[in-house]
Amino acid sequence: MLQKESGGSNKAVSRGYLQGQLVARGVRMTQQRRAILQVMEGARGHLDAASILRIARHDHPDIDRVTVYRTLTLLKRHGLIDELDLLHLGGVGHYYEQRPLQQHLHVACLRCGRVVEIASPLFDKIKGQVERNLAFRVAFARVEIGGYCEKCRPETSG
Amino acid sequence: MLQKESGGSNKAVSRGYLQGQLVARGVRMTQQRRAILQVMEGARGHLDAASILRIARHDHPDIDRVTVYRTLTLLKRHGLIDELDLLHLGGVGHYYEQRPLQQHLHVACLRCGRVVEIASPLFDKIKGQVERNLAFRVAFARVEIGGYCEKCRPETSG
DNA sequence: GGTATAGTTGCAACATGTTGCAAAAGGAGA
DNA sequence: TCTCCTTTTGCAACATGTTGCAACTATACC
Repeated sequence: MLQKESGGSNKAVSRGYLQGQLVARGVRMTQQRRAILQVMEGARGHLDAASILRIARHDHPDIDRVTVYRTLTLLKRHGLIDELDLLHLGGVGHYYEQRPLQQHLHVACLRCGRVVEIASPLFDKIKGQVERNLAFRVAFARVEIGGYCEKCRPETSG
Repeated sequence: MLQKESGGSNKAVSRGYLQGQLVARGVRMTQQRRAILQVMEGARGHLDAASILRIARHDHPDIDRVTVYRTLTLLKRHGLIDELDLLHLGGVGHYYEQRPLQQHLHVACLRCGRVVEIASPLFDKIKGQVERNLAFRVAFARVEIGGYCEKCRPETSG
């Protein structure tokens, strides 16, 4: 279906997945949104709102914090991105990532702060269990695990 | 003044689980902390920081927001409470609950806001899988699921 | 291309959470 | 009970996220 990177080279602006999705759903496209979506598309890893703002301003210097937050809310509402806390390792902020095809869970080291993503069939199993047991329609799920990676494991065994 | 859950009736101050845990670990006990811990002990359901502050002020009117946040951080660090976002249904705030014996996951309805807790053996399975696959020592895990409960399920089937 | 209009933006103000620092209070020992 | 030392508190300032509102702009229609 929709490709993440468009192969076409005849257009100055390659629309990108997120922009395409929003337009297809009748969402109005503005300069500011284009700049923000571009950032989300090009990102690898997890971005916080301040970083998104900073990068988006390369394209559109007058853009405001508020617009970033509102665009992120829009994308969340359409299920196109996921919002993470990453267990608040870095303070109060949140992080955002384009929703992947394969849902994954986030494992964060409490000491070094590294975040690893892994997919697990148990993820879907939990969702299924909730749907059955609670007669609940699951829209999305978030699994975040905190602990210590191999390098950072505390020496104290007790 | 200080009994909230009167276990026995001959003592004015029943220490409560959280306070006992902290004292046992050599943490200094202050008037402010006592007031906050009392609130956490007596709470059913999930409290946000503002509510904790408001209730704690009944006992100790001069207590500050900052002290509430710092005490919550202390309790988190000792693994005595868990911090939840509940998917930010109610805005930016966080929610806190005493860490239960049986870990559970939180299922929140995106329309009516009701939060249901359920325990699942899959919860522990996921933790085990992470420990094995990533050589990771899991300290805690958080599973939050958003969707629609039976009553709030959207009519639109598409 | 021009116009109407509904959705979007930026600003200001607010709400929630964090940090630095001087003053105050808890707890140990005498 | 008094003193000393360390931890904790409250304040102020800052960082992050949300909301109300007037001005602006993307799109539909002509």
